[in-house]
Parts: sequence; C-alpha cells; structure tokens
Amino acid sequence: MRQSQLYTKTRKEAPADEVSKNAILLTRAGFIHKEMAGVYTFLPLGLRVLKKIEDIVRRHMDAIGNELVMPSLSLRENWEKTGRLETVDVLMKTMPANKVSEEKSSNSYILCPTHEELITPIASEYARSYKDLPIAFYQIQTKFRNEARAKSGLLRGREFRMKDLYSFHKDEADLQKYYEEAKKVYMNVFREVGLGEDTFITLASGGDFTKDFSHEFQTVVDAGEDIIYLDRKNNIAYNKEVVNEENAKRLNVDFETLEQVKACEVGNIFPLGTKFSKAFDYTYMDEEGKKQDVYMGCYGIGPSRLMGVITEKFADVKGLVWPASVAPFSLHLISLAKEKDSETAKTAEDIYTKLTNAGVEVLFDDRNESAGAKFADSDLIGIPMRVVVSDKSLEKGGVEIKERTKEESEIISIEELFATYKKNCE
RNA sequence: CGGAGUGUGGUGUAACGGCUAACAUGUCUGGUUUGGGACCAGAUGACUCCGGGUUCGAAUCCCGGCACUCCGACCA
Repeated sequence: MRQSQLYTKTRKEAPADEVSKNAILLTRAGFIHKEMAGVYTFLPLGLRVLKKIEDIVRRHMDAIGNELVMPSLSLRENWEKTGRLETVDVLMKTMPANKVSEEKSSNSYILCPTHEELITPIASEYARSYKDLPIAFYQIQTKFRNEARAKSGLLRGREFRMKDLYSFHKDEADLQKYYEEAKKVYMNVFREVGLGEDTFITLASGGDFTKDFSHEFQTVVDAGEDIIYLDRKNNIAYNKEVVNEENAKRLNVDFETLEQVKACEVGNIFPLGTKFSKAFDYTYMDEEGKKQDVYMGCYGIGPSRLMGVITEKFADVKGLVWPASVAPFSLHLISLAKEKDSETAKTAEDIYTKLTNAGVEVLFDDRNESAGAKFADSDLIGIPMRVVVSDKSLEKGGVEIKERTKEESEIISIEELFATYKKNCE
C-alpha cells in the first residue's frame, strides 16, 4: 500500500485524554481513534493488526471448534433464565430512541457481554444425542460490557473484540480432556503472536460456576491490572485472588517464595459444568436411551486487548514495535528520491511493484516529505523491517535495510532484497 | 459505584474578572529544500462542553448537568 493513499496520518502530540502507552502510541500512529471511554475505532492500520491477530486465533481455534457468528443483541428472557439479568452488572441494554423510558419499552434487548445464553439453546437444538457430543462452537465478535471504569486504552474497554468458544460434553471426564487440549491450543496462540515467553497459565477463581479453579492466561506486563504469583520453575502462576492459606495447603505451594508480578489477562478458560445446560433444560440421550446432563466449558481470548498488550510489551520510546506475525505490513519501503522522475524514484517504484506482486505486504512511503519526517513516522508505525531507497543507497550499491528493533542498518543489493523476501518471488 | 482532577480552533497549550481569546502544530497557496519530525511568505480555522446564575463586564467566580482522566471498589 502507498502511504500517500493511507487516509490516516501520524501525530506528534499525544492526545491529552490518554495516559496509557498503548492508547497514546496507537492514536499517534493512526491505528485507532477514540469514540468515548473504552470505545475505539480501528483505523485501516489498526484493523490490519487486529485482523492478523484474529486470523491467528481463528486458525488455532479451527482445530478444536466450529466457527459461527451469533448476534450481539439478545432477548432479556435468556438472561432471566440463567439468573444473570440481575447478577451481572455489566449488562448493557438497548432502548429504542423513540421510547422515553425502559419501562415503557417492551422491546429492550441485552447487548451481549458473553454468549452462554445464546449458544446453549443453539447447541441443544442440534446436539441431543450422545452421538453428537462432544461439540464446540466459537466466534470472533464484538462484545459489550458496561465497565464501571474503562481504562488503559485497548486493555479494558466497554466495547471490544472477543473470541469466545463453548464446548459441550457428555460427561465431566470428556470436558476435562477437551479443557486440557484447549490449554495447549491457547498457549500456541500466545506463542504465535509473540507473547509466548511472558504468558503463563494462571490458577484463578472459578467464580460462581465451580469450586474448582479456572485458568487464566496472564501476560507479564507493567500495564497489567492483575497481580500474579509466578512460579517460573514449574511454569505456572497463581492469581492474587486465590492466594490464601487454604489454597496453599490444597495446592501444596508456598506462595511466599514466589515472584509477584503485574500481568494482564489475555485469555481465560472455565469449566462451566452443568450450570447453563440446566438453566436451558439441555440434556442428551445416552446409549441406553436415558437423559443425561450436558457438561460445558467456555474459553475466551480478547484480540483487541491482545493488540493492546502487544503494544505495551514491545513499544519503545520511538514508537510501536510489532512482532512479524501481527505487523500491519512486513516491510516499510521508503523512497528518498529528490525528483519524481529520477532513477531513484523509479527504482523505488519498481521494488514496490515487484515485492507487492510477489505477495510481500509492503507499505511504500511515496510521500513528498523530508527524510526526517519519514524516518520518524516509520519508527512510530513500527513495521519490523525498513528499506530505504535513496541516491546515497544506490551509490553504495543497493538499498539500506534496517530492523525496527536495531540501531544499525546495512546496504544490500536489490537482488539480495528480492531473495530475502522471495517466498513467491521469481 | 465512591473520591479527586480536567474541559479553550482538527491536535497540543496560553490568557489578572477588563481591548478584536494568544502561541505552536495541522490544513491550504506560492517559493525553497530533501539521510532523523527543514525554511520563508501568505491564508484558513473557536458561540472557550451544555444549561442557569453573580457582575457594568465571565474562558476566568458560583450552581446543575454531561464528558474525559486518575485513585479505589468492581470485573463470567
């Protein structure tokens, strides 16, 4: 893509109403635009990153579930059935604009913060026999939560992207087996987006659903809101909320010896048991024609939050730094040609065309800006590799190539550049 | 949901209760320039968040609302 055609611009000044690193940098670089507290537009550059993350998540989830998309609007009665209409205080309700109050409005709906209330009836319609189980559905979709205090840019929003997966099983053992498999798949996701080394499976409270623990995936990062007790040796962590004497005995862990770190929850999995299947009267017929309870699990990852965490984790003083797997482009090509029709300009155009045709995702800075402005923008946007074409570089025999995370650059020949990004290059 | 703070051109800031609300940046014109956010000239752009009040006079003081930020509570 040509940068002259990119309809967003970078900004020198940080927005006055943002404090968090991810919100400041993503706004300055033109990846997101704030609509209100905790609600952001993903601009073209930001959407590219979000899509990359979601595609990675999708690819891994396809191995353990079937993708669908449920609506964001849901009937209140579904929430009444599970008792969550009253207990979940982040529920957002819609109200037709021509109605003066919710009481006068018969048609007010819930904007879903999660989808157990929708997926359970769906599953119960299609999986009524032991032959149909286990079954798992997932979706990647926008969620709504009326956070009392939205904050920290993409880390805690009122509207955000979520991948939610739900599994249905004929007994607890089968759920357990699947649950363990999901853990592995989750770690693969975090490894692929570049957070593998800093993300730990963390025991957390199971909430209302179960006396057992749920499992969070916590990424160690300063901007994180959670405190976890990290056991690096055993590659496991404990959320502060479960750190107490009782659990110390139960788990045979001495919490005192563990490292306390700030972390951000990038994923969470819950064994739901029969709570939702019972609420919706969902049973299946076993081999002997007897009705049996269905066991459920749910599994979440927030791609938009993940984008925020990746930003926080890797950005430096100059700007964003994207891991290759989620970068909006893989290469930032910068032309420093003085004249439009110069050899240098033509060479840059040629490189852009060839690499793009070969399937390389190139952002081509073809603007008429000063070298300094282009470099500053390039650092801010954070594409992993920068390639400069200039009179100087051509004199030295090619193009200057520099990794975003490195200070030093080197000159390589144009042939060498093509060879490096070969893949489908001829 | 409790506590604190803030609200001024697109963006970032300034302005004692007192002149036509200032500066930077951005944007547009023209010129010049091109290896780390260049320079010159001109132009553009604000009912100072909304509603009330005090005052001869309010961006400035008071009351109410809304929004945003921070701390805490909360967070399937």
